[in-house]
Amino acid sequence: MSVGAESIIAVSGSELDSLADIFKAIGDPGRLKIVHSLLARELCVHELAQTVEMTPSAVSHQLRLLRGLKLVKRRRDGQRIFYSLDDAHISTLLSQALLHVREG
Amino acid sequence: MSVGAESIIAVSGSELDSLADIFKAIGDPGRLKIVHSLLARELCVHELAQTVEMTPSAVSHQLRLLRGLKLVKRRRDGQRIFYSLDDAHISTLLSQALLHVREG
DNA sequence: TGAATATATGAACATATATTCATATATTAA
DNA sequence: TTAATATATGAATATATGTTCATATATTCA
Repeated sequence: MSVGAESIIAVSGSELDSLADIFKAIGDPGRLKIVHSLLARELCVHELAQTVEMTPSAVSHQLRLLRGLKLVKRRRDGQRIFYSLDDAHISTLLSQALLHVREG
Repeated sequence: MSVGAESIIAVSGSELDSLADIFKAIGDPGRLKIVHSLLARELCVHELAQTVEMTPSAVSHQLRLLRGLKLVKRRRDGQRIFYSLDDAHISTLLSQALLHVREG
């Protein structure tokens, strides 16, 4: 699904604030690593902690924030809780930003 | 120009850090308002300050940061300095995030 | 039940950061 | 040159925030 550039012009103040919340969320290196790790497949907290080299506690704190913004969702499987992306647009977001980094 | 979702999987650590810098930049409400204001047309510092309801000094500080990330560029016209977006991908970034906000 | 594992959470702390204020620089006009 | 306008910048401050640590909750297995 694509959006014309003109539609971004008409954005309410509260929508802008919501957008800022999302960008701020993936603007933290740790949280961005978490989100990036979940692009490939769902991961439990323990796996995420190892992958992004953070303590399980720190990961859990950040997952809570990401979940509050509905960027990730979770499902329990026994003792473990698996997290996955809850947003079809995130990979596009990352891809577009990557273009800026690589072309700039 | 579009990018397949798979290409975002292979991203180096330093690229992820650069991505985080970009998202953090537009993750601040004030800076996001600035960027959003520049979607329509170029604006001088004075106009931007009025538009986003910040002091010229605060706007100048944030423009400096945005310019460092090559998200905006500037040109002098007499006493005034006009700022404009220096990134073709930003409107796409904002549009995709807006989809999340509106669909979620 | 009790132990072990996995995850969550509140408080505290250390760091990062956005704004303000004072001041500096640059351009234009008188 | 002098005054006025526009923008930039450094220092200081107040606030926000990511991590750590201790602890709590939940599930599984012996």
